[in-house]
Amino acid sequence: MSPTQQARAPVRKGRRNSPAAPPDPSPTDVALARLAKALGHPTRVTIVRMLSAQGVCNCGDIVCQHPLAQATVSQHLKVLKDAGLVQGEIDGPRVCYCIHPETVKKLKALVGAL
Amino acid sequence: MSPTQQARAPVRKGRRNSPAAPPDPSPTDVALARLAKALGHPTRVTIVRMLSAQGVCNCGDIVCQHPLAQATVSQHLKVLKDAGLVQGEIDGPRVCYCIHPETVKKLKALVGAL
DNA sequence: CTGATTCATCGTAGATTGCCGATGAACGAT
DNA sequence: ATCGTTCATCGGCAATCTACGATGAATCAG
Repeated sequence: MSPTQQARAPVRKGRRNSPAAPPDPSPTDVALARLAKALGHPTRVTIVRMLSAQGVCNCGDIVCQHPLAQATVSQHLKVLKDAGLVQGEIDGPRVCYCIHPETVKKLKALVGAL
Repeated sequence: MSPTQQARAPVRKGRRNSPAAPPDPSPTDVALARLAKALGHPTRVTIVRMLSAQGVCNCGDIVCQHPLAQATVSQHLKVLKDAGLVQGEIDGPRVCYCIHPETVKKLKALVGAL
């Protein structure tokens, strides 16, 4: 297409005046990216799968299943929790983690729609 | 302190002698993490969805749809290509990108199995 | 109350990511 | 052969991620 009008957008970067504005990642895309990013580490995938299989685990159980320090596992759990993929419930001195089914369902729907 | 016996695993970090060894992210988990990581950015999700909807796009088309520099879009495409989610075919002076259906299928299966 | 256990958070070092402009390589057209 | 177009790659900078030890908060047992 020869751009007979609008002289020549120099690099079309600032997307200032394009007649058809670039969509800018839709909320749906942002949501999927967010969930995918949370799953974007092998340890976190393993944790999710483990919770999916066993239903409920406390943090110590999860640490035992990984060659990582407790602080590191706790960080990964925080990432998964912030993304809404897992939820933690305080149970005495420990914390019981389990899958957040709705979010996982949403993830499956978003990926399925690709 | 006699280090002859293991007295008490200090932090259970090195996972040295646990009777049931920690699984260490399975290949399946690594594969899913890899794909998820590639999708872990809104721009890349948008690109995948765009290719999914339009079938084939060249790089310029994709750049026009985003408020990003050409170099940046090219980088994102490289990430998606390295993950196997898209494939590019040279067509004269341009490159036609399209979805790699098998990999997307695999992704759906892996996510569905969560 | 004291001490032990469990987990989250802080601070930090090193690697990776995201973005850009600039440059290079490949191709079609003149 | 030379030019313009299209895309990939390089170099660099700021921000984020991953991992760790150390420390703090909460709870239970004695």
